[in-house]
Amino acid sequence: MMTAEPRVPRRPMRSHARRNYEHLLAQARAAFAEQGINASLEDIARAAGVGIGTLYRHFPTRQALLEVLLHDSFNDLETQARNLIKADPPGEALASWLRILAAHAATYRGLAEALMSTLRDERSALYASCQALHAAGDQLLARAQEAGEARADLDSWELFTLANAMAWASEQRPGTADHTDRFLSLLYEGLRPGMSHTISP
Amino acid sequence: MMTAEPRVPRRPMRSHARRNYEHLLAQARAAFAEQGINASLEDIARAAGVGIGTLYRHFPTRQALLEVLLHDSFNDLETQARNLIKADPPGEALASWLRILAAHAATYRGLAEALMSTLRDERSALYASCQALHAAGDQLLARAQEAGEARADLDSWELFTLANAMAWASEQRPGTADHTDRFLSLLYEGLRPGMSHTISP
DNA sequence: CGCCGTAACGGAGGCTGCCTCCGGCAGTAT
DNA sequence: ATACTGCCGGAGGCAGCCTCCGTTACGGCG
Repeated sequence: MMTAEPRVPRRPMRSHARRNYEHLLAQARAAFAEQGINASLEDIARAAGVGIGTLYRHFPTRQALLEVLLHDSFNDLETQARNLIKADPPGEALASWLRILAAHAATYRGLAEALMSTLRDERSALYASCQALHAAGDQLLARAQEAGEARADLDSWELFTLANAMAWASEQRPGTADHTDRFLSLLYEGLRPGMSHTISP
Repeated sequence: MMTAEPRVPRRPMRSHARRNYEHLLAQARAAFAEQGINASLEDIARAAGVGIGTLYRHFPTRQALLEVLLHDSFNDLETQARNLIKADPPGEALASWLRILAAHAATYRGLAEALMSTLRDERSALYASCQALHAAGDQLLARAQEAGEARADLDSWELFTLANAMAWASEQRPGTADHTDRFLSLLYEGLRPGMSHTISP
């Protein structure tokens, strides 16, 4: 969650403020899950029983709100990336990373798009986190390439973009099961037959 | 039932109306090309020197406008699909179709998304055209699969979605060259090395 | 050539959503 | 008590979508 409070909270957020903050987060999470990342902020404020001004004070931009919502996931992702860098074989590690990345981007409808656009604006609230993911992919890719387990051309921007594109693709048929993994394996193995791990009997 | 219309029911559009219609189309094309498919309709009307009401009379929805703008391309696509169905080898024909489809979806920013959402709403102005593309892909895919030149699992919805996803991906880095073909070949050949046409020296 | 029916026009206005700004209230300290 | 200040809420300005309806003027007809 958030950082631990100081031993003697100079100015602990007043309890009421704290409660509003939590309510807002909860309602935002619900709304984003239901309607995607562009859900109305006024609706969220209303659902949290709070004025729109309060929402904007706590979260000056939609991205700031998103950043807090995803904070934990981002931490997880970083941890997993660190572990994968030591994992073998490198090609598998890369594949796992793609899967993890895409699954994350598929958390909310519209998130893949937001993450991509974040990479274009370094002043964005999410920029740092996004950049970190991108960088992690860079290392995993390089290692897989050295091991001859990933195409030698292929750069990390392409990789990141494709992972998000697969998340985007799986948003395109709502109501059914999550297709992200399926799309990823199509991407990873290519569209032609028999070129993959597949063992024909 | 009011006025019994003459033998010729559609009178030609009055000349001024015709001109407004053309102006609107031209400005819409320009705006969509520049700012993507969600450009402000009021701006387009203004640029065409016409009231917003006029725009809405000619094109009751944004999609109707889009449909007219894309009408010619859709015809081209159909023609090309028909030709490809007789082309050999079937795998190449399928690959060409993917390329054509994705290039089309990359015409305007946001178009890929719009085409996908169109497939979900059969009352949409673009539904028929979209469905036709989808169906054409179906045939090409089946033929390639029979020839053993495309994965046997893989359905035409996936194919259509992936083509659009590649167009989406190539929208994500504006200002640079068009990456659609690059992404398509990554998709087609897979991310691992040496499984493709690639000939190592 | 002038009249009139009606196709075509245009923009005001209602709605939704974004975001800012500021007057007011309520804990806290003196 | 009183003053301080963090916190609140929503009014209001802006932009975009779309509808509705009073007005304009085209062009066929007498």
